[in-house]
Amino acid sequence: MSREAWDSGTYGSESRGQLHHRVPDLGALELLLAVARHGSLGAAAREVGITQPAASSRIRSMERQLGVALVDRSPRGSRLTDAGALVTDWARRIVEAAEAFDAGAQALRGRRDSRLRVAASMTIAEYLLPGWLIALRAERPDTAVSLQAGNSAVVAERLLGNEADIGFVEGLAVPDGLDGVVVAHDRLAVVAAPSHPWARRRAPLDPAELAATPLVLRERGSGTRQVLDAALSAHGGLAQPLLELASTTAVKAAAVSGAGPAVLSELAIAEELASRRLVAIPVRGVQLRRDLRAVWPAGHRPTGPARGLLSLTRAEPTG
Amino acid sequence: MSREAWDSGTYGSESRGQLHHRVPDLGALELLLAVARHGSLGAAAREVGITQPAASSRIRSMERQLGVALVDRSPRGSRLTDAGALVTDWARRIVEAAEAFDAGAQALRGRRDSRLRVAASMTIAEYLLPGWLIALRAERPDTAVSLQAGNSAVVAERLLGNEADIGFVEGLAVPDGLDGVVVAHDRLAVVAAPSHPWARRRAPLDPAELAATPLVLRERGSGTRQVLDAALSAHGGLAQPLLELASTTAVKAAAVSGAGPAVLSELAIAEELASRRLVAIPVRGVQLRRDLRAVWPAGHRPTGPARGLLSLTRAEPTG
DNA sequence: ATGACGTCATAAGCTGGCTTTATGAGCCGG
DNA sequence: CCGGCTCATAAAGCCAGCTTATGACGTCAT
Repeated sequence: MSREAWDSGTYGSESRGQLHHRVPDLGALELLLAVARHGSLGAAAREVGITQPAASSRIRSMERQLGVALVDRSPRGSRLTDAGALVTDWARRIVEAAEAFDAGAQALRGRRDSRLRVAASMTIAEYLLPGWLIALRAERPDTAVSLQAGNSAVVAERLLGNEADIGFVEGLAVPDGLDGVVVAHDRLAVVAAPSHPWARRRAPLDPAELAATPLVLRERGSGTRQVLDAALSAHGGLAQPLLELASTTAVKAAAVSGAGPAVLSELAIAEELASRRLVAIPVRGVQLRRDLRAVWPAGHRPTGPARGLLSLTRAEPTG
Repeated sequence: MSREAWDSGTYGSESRGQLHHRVPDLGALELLLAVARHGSLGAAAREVGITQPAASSRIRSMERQLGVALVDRSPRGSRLTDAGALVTDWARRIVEAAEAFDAGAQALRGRRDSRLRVAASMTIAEYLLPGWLIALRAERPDTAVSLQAGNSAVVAERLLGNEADIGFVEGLAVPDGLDGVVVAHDRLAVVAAPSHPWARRRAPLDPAELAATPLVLRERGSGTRQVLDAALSAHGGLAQPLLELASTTAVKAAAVSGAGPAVLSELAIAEELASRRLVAIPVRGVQLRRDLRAVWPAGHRPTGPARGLLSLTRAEPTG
């Protein structure tokens, strides 16, 4: 087959939506990663449980779809091309996100009969728990996990009613009747699009200035909004919001598109900061840090799988 | 349909590999996001270009696959359940990774006839460019982009031979014959698994101690290895590596699994830090920061799409 | 009340992609 | 020069998901 047969195409036209028409499916991406690992189509095929011709055809159609040669085939095996190595790394990102999805979904599905029942706040369940569960699975592959997401009160209720083995909450204090240990910190970051004037500042932002500026925020009552309110109450209180949106992602999208500065959990914006779609604005003299704690019924230190999960989240799980 | 009909299953058994058997495909995830946005199966179906029954069936089989109810159907529309909201957020992560994949792949496919030709170093092409291209596409949807990845010399050669319109390099200086501007910083971070003793340190690491410790590293000759070598030469030079691995990802995996401390670009580990699969170890008194620069032929300030891309990466593109 | 419009669900039939099996061709080392 | 590996090609089957057509249910306005 000649490379010239591929349609080069431009990408301006019809580039919106329909992602799955232009991105290979997960099975194909896993296969590609397996090829990268093994240096052989056949071996990769064996790993993912299909036959060699199927793998050959699948890689080939992926190359046709992307318009790029991904592997150099030789009678002695297959190596990634330069472009293939790049594509493989992007593919790995997708697969990792899929692993996190899977870990979360598996936990969510668990029923009462599961062995480890976790109750966690939204932020933790959403951003941190999937990663922890991937690690836990590596360590104790036979642990069945179930997950219940809710606010601190819900978490406490579950734990005290023996409906959960361990909980994770975000907040200023440990709820009554529970013991806990800080496992991470959720710092709220002031962010703006790189084009925003604040992105050019050298000096840290003044709390009063932050308080006086209309921001893109979650609706009143959300966890991050509460923390922000509390932190800025001493500096005149929060100004009227520029936009009030219902989800973290909506806030993120508004900030990225330049609507205005926003305040978001660092956990939610690691990716955007790394790729400079958002810029963090330093703020001085205001405590935007929130403790994330593992919690359990007072006196009942976690044992078994719960302890395993706890030790993954913290080096010294001394409660 | 009764919820009880779903097989609850445990996830310890057969949890390895075969991700695509347990994670819905991209089309289904996009559909779910559309449902979340519109609050209606029919509207979501219209958005993704399928019929309403197809959407209904697809969501239903996704719920069966995950074992969790995702949407509350009512004659007045469909809202996400609590679990559905969580799943949707995890799904969004996958879709975002897929968008980055797509942006990169589209650029890679471009041929000589493309309108904006970018030459970039591996790290930048891999971690930053996809995000920038997503933003660029939002701003100038009809720009066709092509991407060539290579080291600084390759980038310079492309630019000077008028085979690229703009380049991105990482390194200490701007190559001869080029002008450039710093667009970001790539800080090398010392990282270890949370279980590693270093993760418990309060005091920053001493450069000499870092230099004396066997680390998990990329092979000699890689960009990050060079920077590390240079930075530590004043402190006795790098110790014999604990492991020398061929790819960033392999290094990451080794570090996460506790093989030992590693040194990696911050860009590569944002996710692992956020989920605490890795912990960054502060180091004092050593410069592990590397400038990432946009570059162009001396005197020929970028214009048109190249300038558009440049302004996305930096607030003040004054070269 | 009742008809119009919205929602989602069900059923039947088709289509196309991916799979498997079977085979062939190229390269290498004993 | 044969046996081992590699990947490619061809033919046939299966299954998932699509579409079209229809129905049931709830809300709202007349």
